[in-house]
Amino acid sequence: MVAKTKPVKRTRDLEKTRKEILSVAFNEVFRRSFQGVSIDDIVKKTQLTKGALFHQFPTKLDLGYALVDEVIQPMILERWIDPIEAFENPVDGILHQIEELIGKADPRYLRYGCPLNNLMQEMAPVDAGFRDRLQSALRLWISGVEVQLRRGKREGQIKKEVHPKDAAHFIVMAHEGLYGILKGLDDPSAFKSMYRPLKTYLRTLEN
Amino acid sequence: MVAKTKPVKRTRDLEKTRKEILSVAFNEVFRRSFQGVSIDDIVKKTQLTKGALFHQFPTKLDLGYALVDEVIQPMILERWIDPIEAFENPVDGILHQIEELIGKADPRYLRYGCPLNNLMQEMAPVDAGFRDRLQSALRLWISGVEVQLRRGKREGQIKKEVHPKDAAHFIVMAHEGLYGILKGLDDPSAFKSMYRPLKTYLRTLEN
DNA sequence: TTGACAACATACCAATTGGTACGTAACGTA
DNA sequence: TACGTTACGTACCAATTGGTATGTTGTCAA
Repeated sequence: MVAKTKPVKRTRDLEKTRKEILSVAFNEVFRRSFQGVSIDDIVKKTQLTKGALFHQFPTKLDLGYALVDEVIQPMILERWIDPIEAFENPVDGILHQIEELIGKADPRYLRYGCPLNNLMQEMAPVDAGFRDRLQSALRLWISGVEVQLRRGKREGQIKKEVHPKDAAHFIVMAHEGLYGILKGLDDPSAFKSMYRPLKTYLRTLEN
Repeated sequence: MVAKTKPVKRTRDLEKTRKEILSVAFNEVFRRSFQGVSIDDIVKKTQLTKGALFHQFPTKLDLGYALVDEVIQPMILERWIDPIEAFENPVDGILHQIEELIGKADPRYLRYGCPLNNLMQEMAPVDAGFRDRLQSALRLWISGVEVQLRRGKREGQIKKEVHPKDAAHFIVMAHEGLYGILKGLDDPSAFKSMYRPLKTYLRTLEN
């Protein structure tokens, strides 16, 4: 017998329950992919029931969309864009964040890859709603990096010849590539192998 | 009424049938992911029935494993490793293949990403059998590039200071990153944005 | 205090899932 | 040409899927 601790929910807070569902759904989808997770799986890991979930999200797809808009997109800003502003030299910021968030990350966590990349590779060709939302999240990331590089140019940290748009695309590409290879490889030394050439490249952008 | 052209199969050729199933399964999985495709979906697109499929592949997972071993792995060799040998300078070969197979590829095809990367991002954390096979396919790719870079060093095309293992990791990472971003972005100019910096980096490896 | 509405819980459902049991017939061998 | 093997076809199945219809009860305005 499994301990059934379901009817404990007494308080009724729409936003709080929404966040609880999104939190559980994010973790499950992060670990087992969107199509690999069922609504029942998510409900089981919650203190709620199916009724609560479908009250907030009319369909499973709507839940997936909310995952992109309300969890993943803010996470990109918080982890990869905003922290860079604190660095005088954006390249320093980018390298620092990669070291902190990927290099020093728990391998058990890294095995699940990048939340954005996971959903993008799985759902972009399958569903247009996902495609649009994942696309704008990705564009947000790229343009955020581009803005930081422009600032670096303006303030003299980055070379005049650098093409911010190209470099931003390449940098985000490297992030997703890093996550992807580390996910598939299960090799602790792989990060350094990829980080060294990436660092070399990024340093060529500096004055 | 849908035209039912099922009982046309008269010849009995185990290997031929296997290849037909693998071919259909590869295309379906490539377009809609492994978990997004059902056995019935695959059977429908075949001239065969469920009995034939389960005669060859005891489970759906076995079919997926065969996809990695018998379709994707040979494809990596054929597209990304073997062609490079024809070039005196491996960097020329790598750039040429990227231009041909990604730069000049039909956007409608690119939207489905990289077959290896797709399965890796989706199935590596979910199933150990997938993880092992995808890992060896990825290692094959990386070590194949590494071998070519070593040859380039030996024959004087590549700088002495280049670390072949690091560079090989970085190059394959860039491939998967390229595929991944192009899949999510749906922007024709994105390839050039990423290709230019990648080319710049690769040229720094040359003498 | 009360009533009404919204935030949940419960009990269901048709369709789809991977898989199986068993039948049939094409093929090599004797 | 008879025969056994096995490559396939057919008909089914229990479990799971996303989703719904209908309760029940917390919460807040009046």
